[in-house]
Amino acid sequence: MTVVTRFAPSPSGHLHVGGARTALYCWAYARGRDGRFVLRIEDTDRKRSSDAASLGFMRDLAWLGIDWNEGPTIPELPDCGGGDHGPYFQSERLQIYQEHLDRLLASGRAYHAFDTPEELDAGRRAAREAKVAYRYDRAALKLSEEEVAAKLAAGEPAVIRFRTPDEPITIVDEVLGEATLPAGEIDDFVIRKADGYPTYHFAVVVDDALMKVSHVLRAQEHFNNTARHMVLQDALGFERPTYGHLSLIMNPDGSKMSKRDKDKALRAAVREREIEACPLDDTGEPMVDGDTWDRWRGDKTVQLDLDRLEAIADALDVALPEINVSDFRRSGYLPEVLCNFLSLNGWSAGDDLEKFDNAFLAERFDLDRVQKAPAKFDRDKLLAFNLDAIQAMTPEEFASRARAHAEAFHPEFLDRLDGDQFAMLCEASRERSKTLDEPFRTNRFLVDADEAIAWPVTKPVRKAMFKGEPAGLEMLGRVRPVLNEIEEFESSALESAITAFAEAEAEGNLGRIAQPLRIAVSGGPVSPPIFDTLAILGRESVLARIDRCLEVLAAEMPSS
RNA sequence: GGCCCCAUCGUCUAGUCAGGUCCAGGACACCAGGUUUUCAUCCUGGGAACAGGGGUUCGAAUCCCCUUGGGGUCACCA
Repeated sequence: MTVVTRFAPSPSGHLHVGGARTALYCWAYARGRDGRFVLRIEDTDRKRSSDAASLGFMRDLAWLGIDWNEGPTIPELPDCGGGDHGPYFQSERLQIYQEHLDRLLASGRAYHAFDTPEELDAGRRAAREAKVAYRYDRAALKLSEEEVAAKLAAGEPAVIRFRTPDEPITIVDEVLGEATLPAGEIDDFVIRKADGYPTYHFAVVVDDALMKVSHVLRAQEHFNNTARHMVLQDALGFERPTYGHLSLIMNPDGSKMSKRDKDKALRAAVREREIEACPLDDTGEPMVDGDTWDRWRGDKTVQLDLDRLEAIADALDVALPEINVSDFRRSGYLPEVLCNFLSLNGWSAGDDLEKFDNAFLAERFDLDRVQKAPAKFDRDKLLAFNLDAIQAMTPEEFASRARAHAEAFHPEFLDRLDGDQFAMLCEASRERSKTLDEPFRTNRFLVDADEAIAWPVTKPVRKAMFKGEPAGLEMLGRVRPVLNEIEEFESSALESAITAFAEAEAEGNLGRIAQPLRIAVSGGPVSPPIFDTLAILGRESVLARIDRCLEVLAAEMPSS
């Protein structure tokens, strides 16, 4: 039997790390067994689904190196998708669902129900107060055939519910083992909504059967749903796939990793800094209207639109936690490292093996080594893995990947630096970069205008510039002519000239020259190696910055 | 709250299914030294766990029970 797995995202929002791990496991399981991996878009919620989100999911998967044998096709990914079991958007399969629905209706295994949302809510509230689990009361079953026909004819809104057999259901799961749900635990759930779309439960069962899915690997939140899917499979005469439920990925504090964490982080920062008003955008308008802002600030269940949220965080210089695959990409993580690390959250290869690629994962992945307990996502370890991968790169590979990253996220570096300068930056940054983003994020001074550099007098600046005999600022003035007169303004020439200067003027203590220079050209005490930094900047900028620095800091210099 | 599931260092985990080779191994983090023009690396060393309580057994991290703790679920969302 051919192994067929599928990843079936709902196209709302973005692919997050939990979903990415599920997709990766599904992909690996099929790949390692010469099977097929299917991508199916579950867009039966018309309000929440969007084409943009579907596209985003596909791009994120492709970026991770997860390709699908069957599923939607987009021009930019000609090697993914296609297949004989389409369409792969559920919204295009309505006719198929209806046929199977009719079978259930005809056999009496499903029935129309006309309960209003208000009535159902009242029932749920009552159950909550009575501290029991809510179960649908089958009110609609009391209606006679004529009454049902009349209501339907009158166009009353109706859902279709599945008549769940009143008996215990045993779920067989390759990860968690067997579990039996007592009779009555699963109620008569809705299988077609009033808008005519199938619910998740119905569509997933029909599609998995028709697409010949043999193994369903999905998040543990679906565990109880499996019982629903099993009774549906029985009623429809479908074979059951093998199930495996994956534990969730949690935050370090044990809370569930969620998009809301971004709102949470920003809200916390806003509170801590006692920011009252919403920041303004370029046009001087608040980034969100005052009403929304106030509601968001006061109510932790309110979420801001992601684009706005990120714009505000950017304006306030608040780092938002990475949740989605695209967040990790923007932060400069390598896709192969993300996959590697993600696969380690919930699975292990054994033999103390933890650095491997997707091909190895496909070869070795199996359900018997999948962890049952939830894992907390440790960004520190991910970062360490990313560092290791970057350190293992050739300079050429790093440069080309850094360039691609800059094209996507820091185009100003490509505008301001020529090819040689950019190459120098990469070379100077590689061994101190943990991410592809670091060369740019930490070196903005390279692309700032000379006049834009400022020198806040922090402790390290005070130490390097004002302390010592002679003070760093004086050293800076003395080394300036060396830079002005040097013939070739490039790294090795600068190194010999400045080292010689240090020998002559600072007892060979290079730091006493390098730090003042670093501060003068960058505005702070941190930069790539000083000779590279100077070379990238070029003589003109370096001298201009030194001159302004001498002027500005001389005014701040303590008199004694 | 009902139902279901789970439980090894701070974190991810190896070892659990076939009880002894485990006074529990690796990685990240942490701590202490060292290298270094800043930062980041890098090197050396160190501390750190079988949730608790009962069984079964010659012997239990491994099997059973209880307690505690954690997770999932209880939608016309998926």
